[in-house]
Amino acid sequence: MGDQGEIRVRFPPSPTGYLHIGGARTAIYNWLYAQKTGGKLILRIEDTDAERSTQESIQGIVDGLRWLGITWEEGPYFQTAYAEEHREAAQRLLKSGHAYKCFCTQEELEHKREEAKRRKEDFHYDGTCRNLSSEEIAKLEAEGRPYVIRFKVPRGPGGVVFEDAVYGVIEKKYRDLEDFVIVRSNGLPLYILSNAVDDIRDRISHVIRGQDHLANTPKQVLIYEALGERLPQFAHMPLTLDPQKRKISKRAHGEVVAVQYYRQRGFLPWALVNFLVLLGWSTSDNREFFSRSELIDAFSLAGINRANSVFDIRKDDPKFFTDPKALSINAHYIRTMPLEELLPYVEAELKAAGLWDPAFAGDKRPWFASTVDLIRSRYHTTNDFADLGRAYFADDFPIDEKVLVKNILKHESLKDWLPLMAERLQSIGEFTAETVEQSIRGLAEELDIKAGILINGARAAVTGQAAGPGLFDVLAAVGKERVVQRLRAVPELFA
RNA sequence: GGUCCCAUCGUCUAGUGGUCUAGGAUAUCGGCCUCUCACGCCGAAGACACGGGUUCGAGUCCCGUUGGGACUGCCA
Repeated sequence: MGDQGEIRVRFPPSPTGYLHIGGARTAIYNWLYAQKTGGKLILRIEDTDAERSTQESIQGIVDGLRWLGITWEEGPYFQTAYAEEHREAAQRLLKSGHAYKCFCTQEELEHKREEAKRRKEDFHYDGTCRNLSSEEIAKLEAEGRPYVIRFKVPRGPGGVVFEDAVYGVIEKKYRDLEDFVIVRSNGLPLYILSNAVDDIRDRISHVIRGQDHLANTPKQVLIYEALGERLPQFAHMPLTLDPQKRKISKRAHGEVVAVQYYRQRGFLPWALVNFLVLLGWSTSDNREFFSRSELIDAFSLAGINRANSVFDIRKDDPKFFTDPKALSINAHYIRTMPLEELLPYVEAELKAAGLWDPAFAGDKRPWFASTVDLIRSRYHTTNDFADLGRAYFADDFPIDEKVLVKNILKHESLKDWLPLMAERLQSIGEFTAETVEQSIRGLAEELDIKAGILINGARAAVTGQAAGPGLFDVLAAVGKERVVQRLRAVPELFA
């Protein structure tokens, strides 16, 4: 498509807030396509909305992309740097007769719009200024009347036709298109123009973007044609909706749609990418998990779906703070990824929670690794390591009230048995899951009680929780000293 | 309102006229495993929006209806 057949795609966010799920997904598709084809991804910041664009937002978007592992070959470029080029393109369109100056005021247009609405007709600019003579134009300009520049849409039968890689042939009749504004009365070009001009300058070969741009694409096709440029390949991707089928947005949904939120809540970046890519794209073998290279290998525009998909966020669901599938994919990676790769994430979590001991990266490294490995299969986010896993890394951990009652207080004798267990364990030479099990089962037999009572009581006392890995492994992981200490303190729980 | 797009289990999806009494994943429920929870394994329940065509045959093609979405701005 490009002049040299070079594949060039772009991700052009407008920096008016954080990077959200939808934007990230668009970036991912573009990135994958570039990776897949050996092409280049260009990051272009569309900051022409001076009112809303912020430096902070630009940084947030860049950080978000980096965190996700999305790399780009060029940019960030800034749209505002090319304003002159956009104006120049408009002048060319004016000279070539593809555009004209329109002196209608906003008030006049508003009035006509209202009137059309009242008559239940749809309003299209009526072309009042379309055929002004050069004398009339000169006169109005001499009067200092402000004007916008409108694109002169061909009249008569026929229409714009282009082929979208996802949606197929799209046709829009000329009569359904009005002479749209391309330059404001203050001289600033509009998105519809700037965006096309930038894509031309950046030699974009494939425009992969949200389906929300599909309806405006015919206008851009017209601009390309009027400028004498070759069309890029368009590929519109389905939108991501909320459970009420509303387009997700920063304003309406807040943090659950922010990439940053997933980072904070303990998502692995690749798990998020894996989840997001599946929203609107799939392989014919319906695979769910992809390594980076597998994904790049499997990705294709042909696999993009046409129907919008729902991001199943659940407001106020105590069990799932976001789409259950996203969580399950994250959990899958947490329990199956190479342990070495998971460790840095856990380290970051522990540091953030103030639980990190430098020795975990030194002397205690083997212990740290095996402990993480022991508990990871039941965690869904990396936050869980510092939260649910606190008892393994700290001595101050909460004991769940219900668990305390059910597994300890209910059996009054545990007030004596658990300290007794502490003494038995204290005397063990080599403190391993096997020796610990032997000791505890032996104790249960001596006391003539079910081992489960001792086991569940010990788990509650040592971890504060009713659920967890096999107790003997837990005790071995927590270590003799701390286990003995926690078991000895059990009587205090009865106070 | 107009234009465009879309329509398979709750959700993500496979499915390109016959092998679909519709497959997978997730979520839900049950079972196995077991000291608990998770993992894992086994099983259950759960969908082709509706109506017409075309065809020997339709989830798959066509039309309509319904429903949903996007666009429709001197925002991007």
